[in-house]
Amino acid sequence: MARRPNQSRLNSGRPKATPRARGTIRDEVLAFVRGRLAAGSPPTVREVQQAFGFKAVESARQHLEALVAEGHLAKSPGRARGYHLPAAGGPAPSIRLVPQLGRVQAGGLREAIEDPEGWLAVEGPAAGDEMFALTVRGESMTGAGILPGDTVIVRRQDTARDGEIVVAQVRDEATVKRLRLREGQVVLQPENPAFAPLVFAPDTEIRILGRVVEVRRRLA
Amino acid sequence: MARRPNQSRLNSGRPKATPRARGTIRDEVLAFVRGRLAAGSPPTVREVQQAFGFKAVESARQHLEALVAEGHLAKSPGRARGYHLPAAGGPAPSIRLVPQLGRVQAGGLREAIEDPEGWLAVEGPAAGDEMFALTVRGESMTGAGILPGDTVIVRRQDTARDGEIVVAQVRDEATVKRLRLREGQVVLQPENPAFAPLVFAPDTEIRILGRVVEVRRRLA
DNA sequence: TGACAATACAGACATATGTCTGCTTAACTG
DNA sequence: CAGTTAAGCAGACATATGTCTGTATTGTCA
Repeated sequence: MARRPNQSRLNSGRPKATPRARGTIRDEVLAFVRGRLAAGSPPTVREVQQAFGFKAVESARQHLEALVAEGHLAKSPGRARGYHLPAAGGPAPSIRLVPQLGRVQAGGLREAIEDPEGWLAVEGPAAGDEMFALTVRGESMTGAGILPGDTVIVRRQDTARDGEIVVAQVRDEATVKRLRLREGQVVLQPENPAFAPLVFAPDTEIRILGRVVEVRRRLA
Repeated sequence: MARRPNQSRLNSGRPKATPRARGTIRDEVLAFVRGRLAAGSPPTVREVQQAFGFKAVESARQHLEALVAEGHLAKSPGRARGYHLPAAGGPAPSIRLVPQLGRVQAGGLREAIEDPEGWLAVEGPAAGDEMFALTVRGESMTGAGILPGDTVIVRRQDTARDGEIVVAQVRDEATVKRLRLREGQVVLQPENPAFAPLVFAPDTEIRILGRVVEVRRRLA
């Protein structure tokens, strides 16, 4: 893939003057490693060696170590495939794959999670958090910047605080609304003047499924 | 992280009846591996062992091999950290880490990408696509559901079509607007009646940096 | 109850992979 | 020209990591 066809440039003791010239082999090594990291499989030193036609493992390692020294890469010494992106700690903080659900039928959240339509990579959730993702239908939350077709990422929880945007189950359907707790009433407040709030008495046929922690929209 | 505190359940010859019971250790192993893969660092067998408190490497390996047999995972035999997601039709499509940029100064896109503030896991981009992410400032795009503080994920490109939402560089700052191409004019159209469109002659001091392909918002 | 399957464990082994030391060539410097 | 630095090479070594063999425990099922 990133193999260098022009092997002549790699002959022993090849010239190289200015320490910081642009567009050099080192930049290509960095690009190669980034690509492998993006693909989810960090390369080994020997894989870099082969990709660039080096005759010695050490040649590849020197470039990798130099990239670490320059701050373009980071590594976990001693670990196999230990080179990764520099950001704090690891490549990215706790990334998790959360299930993307289809339609949530009455009482069927558990079943829906068992049989997801796909998976989304999400950052941030704590270790024990139960997460899922839903596609928004309807325009009731456009005032909060949540449009039809948007994906909401939800942390599973049975309760929520006043003002938080939640996924609630009303009758047979899951709906996204802002939660309002007022004097013994539970209100699901749309963010669109064209829609009316839904008012419930506590412990009625309404159930909180979780709290929206992120909104995503693909612009195809 | 995913360590199981309840070690008693892991004693030798622990019970386990139905082959396909739900919510078992095996599912947790799968979730653990998925998370590690999403984070860009495939786990070793021994890391799985430690995360679950197994006393033997083989116990972890059996679960991993079983997951491969069930089609939930794939592996490259012999390779270090060789477990990965099944190729096509698998749970997660091509996930990619894209750099999250800070402020983009004049002409400094390349430099900004060199020195990112962090990395975001993004799904979908094609192999060759050059991607980056930016934080939106200002309320000029609220009508399109893009609020201040939102993160836009951008595919690097020099041109765009009429109607697409783009990141353009005007003077010293990068800005997110909808692109309008009208009879020899380039218009950057806000989606907020309180803001006025920016009109340029072609090939002036405006430069397209890329096209917005996704919008994300964290609700802390 | 006895065969069988599923799970766990212990320990060894083979390979993959990071790391080190020493040598060589070429370009730049003074 | 001698000294220095950058880059590459060769080979060995140490560790990380996948894999195999054999054993033990427990529940299921005929």
